[in-house]
Amino acid sequence: MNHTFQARIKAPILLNSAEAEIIRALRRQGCVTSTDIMRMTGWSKAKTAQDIRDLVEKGFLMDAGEGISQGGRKPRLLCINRNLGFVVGVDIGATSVDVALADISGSILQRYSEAADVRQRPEPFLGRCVEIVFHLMELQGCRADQILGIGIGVPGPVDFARGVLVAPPLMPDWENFSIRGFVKQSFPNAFVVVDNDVNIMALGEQRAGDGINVDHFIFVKIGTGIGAGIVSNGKIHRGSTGCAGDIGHICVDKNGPICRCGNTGCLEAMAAGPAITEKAIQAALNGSSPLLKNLLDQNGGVLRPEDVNAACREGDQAALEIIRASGQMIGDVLAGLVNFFNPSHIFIGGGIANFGNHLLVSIRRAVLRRSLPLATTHLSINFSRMGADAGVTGAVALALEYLFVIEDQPTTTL
Amino acid sequence: MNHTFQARIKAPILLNSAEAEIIRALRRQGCVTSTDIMRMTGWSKAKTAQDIRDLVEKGFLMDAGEGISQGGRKPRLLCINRNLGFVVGVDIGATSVDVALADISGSILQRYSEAADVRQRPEPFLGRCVEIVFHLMELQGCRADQILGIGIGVPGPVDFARGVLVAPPLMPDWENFSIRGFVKQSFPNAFVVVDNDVNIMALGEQRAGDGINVDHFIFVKIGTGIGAGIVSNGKIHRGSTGCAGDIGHICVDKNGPICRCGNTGCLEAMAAGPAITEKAIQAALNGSSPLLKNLLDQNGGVLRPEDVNAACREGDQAALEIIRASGQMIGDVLAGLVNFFNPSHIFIGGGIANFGNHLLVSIRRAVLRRSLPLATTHLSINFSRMGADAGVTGAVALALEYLFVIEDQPTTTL
DNA sequence: AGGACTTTGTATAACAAATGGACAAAGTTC
DNA sequence: GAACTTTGTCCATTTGTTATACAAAGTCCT
Repeated sequence: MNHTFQARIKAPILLNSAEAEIIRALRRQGCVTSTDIMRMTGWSKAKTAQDIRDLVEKGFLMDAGEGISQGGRKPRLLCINRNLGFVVGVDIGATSVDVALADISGSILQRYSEAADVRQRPEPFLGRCVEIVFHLMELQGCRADQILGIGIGVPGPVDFARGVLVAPPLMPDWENFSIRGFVKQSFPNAFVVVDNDVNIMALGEQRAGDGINVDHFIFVKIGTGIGAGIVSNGKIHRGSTGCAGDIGHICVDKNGPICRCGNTGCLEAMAAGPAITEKAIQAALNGSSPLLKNLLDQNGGVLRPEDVNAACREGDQAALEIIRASGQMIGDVLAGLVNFFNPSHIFIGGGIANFGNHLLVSIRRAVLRRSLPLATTHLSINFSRMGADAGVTGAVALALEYLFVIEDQPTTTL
Repeated sequence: MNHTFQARIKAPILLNSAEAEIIRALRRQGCVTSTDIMRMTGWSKAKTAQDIRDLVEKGFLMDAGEGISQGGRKPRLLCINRNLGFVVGVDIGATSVDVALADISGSILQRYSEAADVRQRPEPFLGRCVEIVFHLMELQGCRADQILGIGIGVPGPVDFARGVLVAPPLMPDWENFSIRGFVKQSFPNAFVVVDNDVNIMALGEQRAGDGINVDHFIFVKIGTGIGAGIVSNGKIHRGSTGCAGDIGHICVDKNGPICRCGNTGCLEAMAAGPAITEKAIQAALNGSSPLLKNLLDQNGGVLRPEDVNAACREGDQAALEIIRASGQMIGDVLAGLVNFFNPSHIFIGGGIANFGNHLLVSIRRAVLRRSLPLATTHLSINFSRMGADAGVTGAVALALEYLFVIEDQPTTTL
C-alpha cells in the first residue's frame, strides 16, 4: 500500500477512542513501535496490530523504517503520515505577525515573523498573512488543499463561537469581519479557528512550555494591552461568550486617567506599555531623569518600553520607580484574581516579559501582600520562557485541537 | 430476588460507563421503563435488559411496579433501590446548620435547620450535627452503616484534597481539624467530603436551581462574609489548593478600614453584613436616620442587616444609601471578575439575598458600567431562588458525586 | 560459528459482548 | 373477539478482544 498522497481528508477528522489513543501516543513520542503502543494502552497484541493496520490503511499512520533492537528482532517504527496534510498557526500581535507551518503532529516545520500594523483594515493585513503562509508552504512543498487546519490568534475580544472580533479597541476596523471566511477563500479545505491571542499563548505554554501538566494557571500578556489566558481543569476557559481573560480593563484607580475603553483608571491605561512610556517621557521632560531625557532625544522624541527598561538596568531611579509602580498595579489586580481563581502558576509574557526582576518582584510582592495565604503558599509567578514561540505554538495546537475530534465522548458526570 | 436490605456496599461505588448511563437516566426521571433506557442509550433490547438485570442483581436497581400502558403491554418500572443506602448533606453557616437526609438518587427525605455558633470548638459543634443526623435517620428508619456518603459545607477556606480548613477567619479553632475523621467515627461506612460552603451552594444551584445546564456561572454568597462558588465548563472550579472563590478579601479601597484578615479595604470589611450594620448604627447615632435610631433602641443597641433592609423598605434614605454603597462595591469587584471569567449568570445568595431590588440594581449598574460589552450583553445577575436549600441540596449532590465513581474515564484531549 | 535466549510480528482458536430477529405475554382499540 | 401495539425474553449470528502458538529476526555467550 503506497500512500504518498492523500488528497481528500475531510476536516474535522473524526477519531474513535481507540484511534485517538494511538494518535496520542504518537504525538507525544514522535515515532513509536507497535509494542510501545501495546504497553501504553494495555491492549492485546492482536488488537493493537489490527487497529494500527486500520489507521495505516486510512492514511493516518505510516511506516518510519526500522527501530533499534532491544535484544531481539528489530521493531518497525510508526509515525503520523506527514503527507496527510499540514496545519498553520498565526499569531497576530498589535505590531507583528508570527506564522508557523506545522505537520499534523504539531511539529513546526517553518516559521516566520515580521512587523505589521494591526490598525489597518483586515483585508490587506490578512492578505499579507496568507501570502506568508504560501511562502512557507512553497519551502515545504505543500499545496493549498493540503492545509487542513489554521489557528489564528488576534489581540482583541473574540466571540469564539463565531470567530469574530467584538468591539476591539486596538483594531476597530475588524469589528464583525469574518476572519474565518476570508482565510477560507485561500484554503478551502482548512478548518479555521480564531481565538484571542492570549488564549493561544496560554495553550502554547500548556503544550510546549512550563504549563505542561498544570491544571490551573493564568497566562498574563503585558504589551500594548494587558490580557490573560485562563486554564481551568487543564482546559482553556473562554467563558460564556468567549471573551474571558480581559483583565486590562479592571479598575485600579477610580480617579485614574481615562482609558480608550471609556472608563477611568483601567489597569491597561495605567500599567501597560503606553502608560510606561508616557510616564517616562514626563520624567525625562521634568528633569527627574537625565538618562531618559538622553534616550528621548536620541530617539527623536519617542520612547519605547524597552528604553525605560534599559534605563532601569543602568540604575536610573525614575525608570525603576515607573516599572515598580506598573508591577504593583498589575500585582494588585492579580492578587484579586488569585483569590478568586487560585491558580498554581502565573506566567507573564508579551513585550514586557524581558523586563527582568524588578517588575517580577513588585508583582510578586503585591500579590503576596493581598492574597489569601492558602492561595499563595504554592503559587509560582514567573516570566514565560517561551517568548514569541508561545503564540504560534498555541495557534498550531488550537488548530489541531479542532481538526481532530474524538467521537463518542461519554458523559463524565453522573 | 428480594433485596430488602443490602448491608455491605463499599464506598465509593464504582460504576462502568454502561451502568453510569442507566443510573443517570434514573436520576433524571425518577422511575423509568427499560424501553425508555433503550431509547435513551440507543442500545439493543437484549443489552439493555441484560445490563438492567445485572444492576438489579447487584442491588442498585429495583422493581417499582407497573407503569402505564402506551397501547400495549404494561411496562415494569425501575427505580434506584432505596434500601441500598442514604446520603447526608450538611451546610454549616456562620450562625446556623442545615442538615438533610437523602436517598442515593439525591431526593431529600428529611430536612432540619437550627441556629448554631460556628465560633465554638469543632467537637461539640460537629457532635451536635451528628446528633441531628441520627435524629433524621430515626425518622426514616435508617441505620448508621447505611449512610454511604456525607457532604459537608463549611464557611471558610478548605483544602479540598485534605478536607481541612486552613486559616479560617470565622472559625480559628477549626484550623487543621479533621472534620472527615471526626464524622467517620460515627459513620464508618460513609464517604465524607468537605468543601467550602459557597461551592456547595453553587453545586446546589447547578443541580436543582437556575444554574442547570449553565456552563459558566458564579454563585456569590453575601452574609457575614462574602464568597463565590465558581462553575467553569459545567464543573466546580476549586483551584489548585481548593480555595478558589475567596472574593471577600479583594481590595476595594486601599484607604479603607482594616479587615480581620489584616489587610485594608477588603470587600468583606466594607460591604458584608457587619459593615452594613455598623454603618447603620453610625447613621442612627449621628442623627441622619431617625428610623434606624428607633430600630436600634428597640433592639437594645444592636442592629441586624435585616433591620437595615426593613428601614430601606420604609423609605429611609440613609438605609437606602448604605445598601446602595454595598451594592456598588460588590458590583465593582464583580465587574472585574466578569471581565476575567465571563460568566453567563451570577447568582446572589446568602443572608443578604432578601434585600430586594435596591441591592441588585446597584450591583448590576456597577457591573454594566465597568465590564466589557461582550461580557455583559448576555449576562444575567439575579438572586438565587433556592434560599437555604441551595446549601443542603449541594452538599447532598457533593456527597453523591464522590460516592459514585465512574471507572475507565477515557482521556478527552488528544 | 552455533546454540540459547529475546523481542517482534502474525495467524488462529477460544471467549465475550452486542445485535437482530423470532416469539410469547399482556395490553388497547374498534 | 379480532387486529394491532407495546413489552420482555430467548437464541443464533456477528463483531470485537484475548490468549496461545508459532515464525521471523535479532542479541549474546561460549
